[in-house]
Amino acid sequence: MDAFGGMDIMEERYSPGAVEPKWQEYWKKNELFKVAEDPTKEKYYLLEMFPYPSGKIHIGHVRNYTIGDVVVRYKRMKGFNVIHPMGWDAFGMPAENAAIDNNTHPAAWTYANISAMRAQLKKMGFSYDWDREIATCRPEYYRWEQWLFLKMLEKGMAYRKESFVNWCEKCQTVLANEQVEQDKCWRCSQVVQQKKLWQWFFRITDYAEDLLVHCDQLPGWPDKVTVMQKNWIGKSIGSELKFQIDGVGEDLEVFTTRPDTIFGATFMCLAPEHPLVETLSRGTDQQAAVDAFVQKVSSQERSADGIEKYEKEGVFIGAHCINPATGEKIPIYTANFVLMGYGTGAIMSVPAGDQRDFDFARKYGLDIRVVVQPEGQNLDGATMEEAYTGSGVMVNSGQFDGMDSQAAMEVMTDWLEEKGCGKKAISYRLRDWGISRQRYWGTPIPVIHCPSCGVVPVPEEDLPIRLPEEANLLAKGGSPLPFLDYFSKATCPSCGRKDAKRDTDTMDTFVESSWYYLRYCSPRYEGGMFDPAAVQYWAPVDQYIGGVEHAVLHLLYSRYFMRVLNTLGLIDFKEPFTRLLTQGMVCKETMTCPEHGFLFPEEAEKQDNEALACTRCGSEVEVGRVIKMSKSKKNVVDPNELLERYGADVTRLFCLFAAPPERDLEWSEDGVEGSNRFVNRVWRLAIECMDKIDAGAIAPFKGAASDLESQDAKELYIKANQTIKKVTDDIDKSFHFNTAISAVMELVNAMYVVEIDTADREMKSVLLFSLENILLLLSPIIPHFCEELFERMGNKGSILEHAWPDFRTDSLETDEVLVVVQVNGKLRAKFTIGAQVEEAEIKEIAMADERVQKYLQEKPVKKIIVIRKKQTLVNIVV
RNA sequence: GCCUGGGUGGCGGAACUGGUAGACGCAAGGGACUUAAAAUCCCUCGGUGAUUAUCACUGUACGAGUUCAAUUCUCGUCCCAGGUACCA
Repeated sequence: MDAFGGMDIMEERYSPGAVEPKWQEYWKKNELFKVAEDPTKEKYYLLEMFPYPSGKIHIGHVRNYTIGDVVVRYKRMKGFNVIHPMGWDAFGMPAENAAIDNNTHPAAWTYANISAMRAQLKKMGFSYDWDREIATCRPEYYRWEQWLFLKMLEKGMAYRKESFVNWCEKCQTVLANEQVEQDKCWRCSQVVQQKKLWQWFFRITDYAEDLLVHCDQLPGWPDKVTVMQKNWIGKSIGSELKFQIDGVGEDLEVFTTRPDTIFGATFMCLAPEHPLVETLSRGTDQQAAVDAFVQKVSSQERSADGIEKYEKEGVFIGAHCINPATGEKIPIYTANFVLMGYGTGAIMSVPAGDQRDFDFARKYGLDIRVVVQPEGQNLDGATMEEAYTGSGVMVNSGQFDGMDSQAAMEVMTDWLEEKGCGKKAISYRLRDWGISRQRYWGTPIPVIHCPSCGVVPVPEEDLPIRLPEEANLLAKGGSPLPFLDYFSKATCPSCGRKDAKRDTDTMDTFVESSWYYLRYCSPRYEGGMFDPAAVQYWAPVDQYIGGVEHAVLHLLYSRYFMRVLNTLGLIDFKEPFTRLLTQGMVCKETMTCPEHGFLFPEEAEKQDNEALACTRCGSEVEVGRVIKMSKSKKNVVDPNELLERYGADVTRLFCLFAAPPERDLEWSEDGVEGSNRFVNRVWRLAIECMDKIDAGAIAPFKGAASDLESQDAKELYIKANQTIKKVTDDIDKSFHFNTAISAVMELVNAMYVVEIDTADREMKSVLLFSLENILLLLSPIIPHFCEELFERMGNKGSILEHAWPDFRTDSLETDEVLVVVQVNGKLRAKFTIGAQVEEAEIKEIAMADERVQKYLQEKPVKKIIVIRKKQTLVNIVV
């Protein structure tokens, strides 16, 4: 209320501060988002990737969850029983980093963040069933993950092997790849070493073929994601070949996709971790060189990304093997570009046919022998400049000379098999999933190590193995678990020995996110991971929405987990997510000060000359590239500020309007202002309509366009029907909310042209129809706003319980169509004509057009093409 | 490096299976209303040129090609982003 008469002034603008809490309260009080299994209704499970509780909701979350909320509200109005849960991916490294940096505890930090973020999400008006909320760091959740681990262990789906971790000697701790910066520890700059540890793995490779095959049976997924997954699995068909080691009664096994090039194999390469590297070099004069090389490589990153950073190098290990095709003795090397985890950890090197081998051979002066000659060329190993990897004619290959290399592949594989030194083989790039983390803030692995019995699973009735939440992290980031006697000391469940030791590693946090969506179906269930009846009804997820950065790992692990549960007989499906939408990132320009580096938006002040200056030192601020929003670059927008200034609906509207969901979104302050303007434009339109149209006497028009007498009313009515169709298609088929909103804007613009004061009864009735539908169509996008106006129009209850509008197919088109005329593909004339006019007549009118005539002149007409689709086009070719 | 996307006005984007390039919005400029400002409403708005109410040429990262017709399809090049197995 204010001095100018209160209500009237207030009515001129949408007031989110009053309206939004009112409807959030209404939804809560009437339990509109609470759902239960209902066999009489078709279910719809919509899920957005749950957030890591980093502290505050960021704009990326707002965007992700707004997209989901629109679809949920739309599907509800379409009559589905929609489940829409939310929870927290609450274990993970940032909690440990924050604990060290801010001298707090990971648990305290995490729980505080969860409360803060939950409050923010509630203010956004999202339609979550909060009764289903879960946090993965709660023992009620992770106990079932431990239970599953035991089942997998029992079935041989989980196993232990030695593998490498990044180790910082100074901090005495394991580092994530992200914590290694240029081979050095991010905290202390010590050079990172590779350390071998016994770790747990899940046998995802057992399902490699099944995961691969089903990539083609996910029509609801973007192709780019299934293609990335296929490439990640990386099936290759080739041969496993045995090379006899010279002077030793043992074979060296290699995997190759090019058995046809075996005559060109002039040396061998082993991964530095390959057991034969040490065995074979022992006692030779190469031993010292090999040891030094292996030591050197141990400080190099062994990730695929890392491996590319180093120059390809290697060292002769002092042993030879026999090429079974040529019978020649060839040297064995160990090289840093050979991965132990792929194939057999050893390769036969054919420098003429592989670029890496070629570079290596040139560097160490090894033989390059051409065995596949490209058509019409004559390559020479001594002079060629790069490897030839294509197919061609076989040369230098004994009895196979002159054959086509493609054909030789088959024949030579058989020949090698007959000789007993090879067989056909399939290899996958996919490796087993290492889940052991030498970290504190994660799910404890439920096994006990006994000096007598070895690895002993924790008995089921002892679950959960609780993470001691009161424990403090070590100063340099290490896990305290191995040093907590009360946690790590255990009695062997098998033999009763008192000096057994609990496993003090925790699980990769991707394990939690691989099955959380099943837990949502029965979040408080105590009899297992989930209530089978609930999962039977709700699962699988019908629509999953999240960032494209998860395209491979999270989504592949989830698909794997469903296969595990399926094999264990716990569920009857294999694919967790029927449809997938991968949204783009939210970006913003960065600002840098020469003195202070990256600046927050509020640290740059606009000066008189329009330039920006640093508020601290006055230096000129440089506006940099538009990149993904991140705290470290300080190019962030705080959703809280937006909520305060514009409210939830305007924030939601802008997120949807600025770009289609799958594209990156560039944040613009002015754009938000524009969304605010649109919302108020609709508000004024609605208030004016209600004010000037007697709703008691005039009802919204429901007939066919042809029943309307005035041309203006007819056109507006058709526009309204087209809008309903467009918005429905955009939401339902493509999730292109930006164009849906544009369509509504067009309708609103068309309504603004109408003079309501002088409008007749017919027009008023069409205006009411249009207005009512605008509110229904926008209600999933700006729900509080639409609820309020819908109520003011005299409707009872929530707009959510109203059905989604239908359009009339008989009222989508006017009876005039536009014809565009081209001469040689260039636009020369346009005219409108009755929709029923025959093609021959259209041609005639087009040819007769003055402007067309100008271009035709005396030239002979070769062809006239008439296209009658949405618009009519005539192209005259001369 | 490898895998996957993307590149359209001053800006975000639109153009559905090849058929009017620039819908809708932002910014900018002009006008109306107002004592004034804000708000609101209306108009103009890719570039170049001219005989400027009109018209021509040109234009979707760059270079070729297919086609009556290419932002859309094919090949090559450049730039940007995401993933690359311990960030989630």
